[in-house]
Amino acid sequence: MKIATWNVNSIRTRLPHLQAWLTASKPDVALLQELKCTAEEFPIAALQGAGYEATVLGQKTWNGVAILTRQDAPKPQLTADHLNLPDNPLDARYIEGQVGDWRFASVYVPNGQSLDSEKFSYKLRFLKALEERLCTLMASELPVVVGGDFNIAPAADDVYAPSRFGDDVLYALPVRQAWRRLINQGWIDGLRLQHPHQQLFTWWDYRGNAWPAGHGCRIDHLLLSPTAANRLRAAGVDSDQRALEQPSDHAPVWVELA
DNA sequence: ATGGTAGGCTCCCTA
Repeated sequence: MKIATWNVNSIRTRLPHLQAWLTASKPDVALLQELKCTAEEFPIAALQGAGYEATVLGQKTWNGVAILTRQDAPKPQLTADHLNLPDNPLDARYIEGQVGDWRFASVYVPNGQSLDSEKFSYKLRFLKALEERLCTLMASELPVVVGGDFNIAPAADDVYAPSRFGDDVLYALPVRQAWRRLINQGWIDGLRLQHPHQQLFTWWDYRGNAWPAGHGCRIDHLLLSPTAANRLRAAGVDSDQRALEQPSDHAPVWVELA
């Protein structure tokens, strides 16, 4: 079973790449972020043509998350479409569904903009609400995969120049501490477990020639519950997606589970 | 230290 996560940065703009990637990569489950469209605008027919069904949480202009599953598999039963955040429940940033014994979630954590901004405190509040939801999922003892754009580079190996990232919203101490609180619940970082020493990036800024310069960060993750992690056989990043014309600034990340 | 590009949408915001 292959599970992937990909921040597509507009599913309508990225549709040709997404279709080709689904056909070539054949994930059983694809967790998508930054759809930037409503559920009505979601290009469902094109994805059905590629052999997939979609469970969509859309929003005009911003955010938007989805769970793609193969047409020959049952569609997920929706188990959550938001986190318990009293102040900003309208952002389409979290969707979760059950397929058989398995639970899958697609999450798009706020970027945070800058450390002194209101958006950064929102990011920390969102991560707190995510921590609470993941605690419930961990206690369920189900096999769970939580994938998404966490907007967190967990460690120095996960940014191209750690000395420049001390007060970056992707790497600042409170953000790495929030990551640590998730991991300490017992979640396994699938890509890092499979590649303990290799520097692997999943996002390269559109600005500043970041892709050709190799200036990336690892901010997209697949968190595995213990029973899911026991089945981990392979993991990787489809970084060739970032080299295409009109790419997303993120590359797909995947795990293969026995 | 600053600004760079992309996407969606509207004279600008988010990333």
